[in-house]
Amino acid sequence: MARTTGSDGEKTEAAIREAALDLIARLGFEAMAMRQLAGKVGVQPAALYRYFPTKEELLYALMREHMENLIISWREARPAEGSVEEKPAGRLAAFVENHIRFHLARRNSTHVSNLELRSLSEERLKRILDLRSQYEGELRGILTDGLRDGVFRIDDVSLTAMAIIQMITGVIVWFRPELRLSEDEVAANYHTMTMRLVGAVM
Amino acid sequence: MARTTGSDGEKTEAAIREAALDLIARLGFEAMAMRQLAGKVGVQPAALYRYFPTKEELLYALMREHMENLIISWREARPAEGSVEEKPAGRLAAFVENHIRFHLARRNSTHVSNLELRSLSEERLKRILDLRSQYEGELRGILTDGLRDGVFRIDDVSLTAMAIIQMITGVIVWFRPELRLSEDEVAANYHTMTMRLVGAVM
DNA sequence: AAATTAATAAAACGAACGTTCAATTAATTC
DNA sequence: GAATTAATTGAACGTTCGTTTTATTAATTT
Repeated sequence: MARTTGSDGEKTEAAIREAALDLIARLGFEAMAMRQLAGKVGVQPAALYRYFPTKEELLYALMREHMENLIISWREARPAEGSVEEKPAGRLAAFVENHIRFHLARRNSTHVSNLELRSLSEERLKRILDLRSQYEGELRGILTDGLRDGVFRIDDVSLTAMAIIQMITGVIVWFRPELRLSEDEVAANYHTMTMRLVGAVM
Repeated sequence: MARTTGSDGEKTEAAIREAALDLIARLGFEAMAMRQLAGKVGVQPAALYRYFPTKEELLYALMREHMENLIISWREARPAEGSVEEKPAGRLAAFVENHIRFHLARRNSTHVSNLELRSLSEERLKRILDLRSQYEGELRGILTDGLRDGVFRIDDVSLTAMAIIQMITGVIVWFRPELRLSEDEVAANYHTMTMRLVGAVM
């Protein structure tokens, strides 16, 4: 056999990406075999190589997509200039809420992007870290502005930004949809904690 | 050749543990080859199996040691009963400081224990998570007592405990000894942020 | 309907993997 | 100093890995 009836490159690539995210999130990148991935997609191993030249490029593609989507998500969620919410406290609230919701909606993707950086080559790692730094820069900007306006109490902007990112990303480590708290409640809780953490009066 | 001059089981095992922590922290557990580990220790691959029956048991031993040391560390750092520091705010301060210093002193071990849980079998994973939950229970106890005494403002004790743990463990992700902040400054900073996070007046 | 392109299958490559086994030597015990 | 135990080597086992090559068929274009 060769090309199968109804086969479509776009659909196959999307299926590979989704299956890979699930397998890597569950087993880890190194532990996932290309044969296993092919089996889950319903295709022969060789077919994967039409879409991704190597296993590492597949990982890189998944991570880049995740980071780019995160940046886009914040760009769209960010309060409009001149609005009341555009002041530091409002921007921080929007940042935390967007971050929590984005990550809860993409658990697999988040696990992959956070846990598998070691499997990237030096150059590819650098590109992903650049995107990450770009995103974190948005938070640092918010904190800096709040400090300037005197509405936040912060000892060290960079350290605080890292602490907040770690704290709010950590939600995917413990949160399970079937648990007692809803997504809304969790987001509200993290928002409150973040505001207290930066010394903002709510 | 066979037994080598000056060979000593205890020293060899310690060397294996240390080399494994370094390799797993850098490459990941699945990516580390037993041959590679043996090479770093200066021994043939077969010798490793005298000390650890399988690769997974080696990982489990490393993680258990890490968690047990963490619990012991807190037991010894914990303020004495009846002392001024034994009140919730003092215990929380001691908890954060001990946690930060413990993890900064054991970067490799921390990376392994946080990133490689997926490679454990179900039963072994459960045992490690039990130890982890025992440690986190200490923090939940502190938060609960502070809430009862009215010195903390906390919406959800469990969620707050997870958030604090994630935040303070995250220090090893970005902290580099050669950077501008000293270990003391970092510990003090995390202490301040934690106190604000739980609404304590300092 | 012929020609071309896209998508896949089938089979195989060499390399690397975790692990085992038997033999051998150093250190310790009697 | 003989017997026993501890520590390790060297070689090998079968399996699995990422990847490549070639052939084949479906879909599209001309």
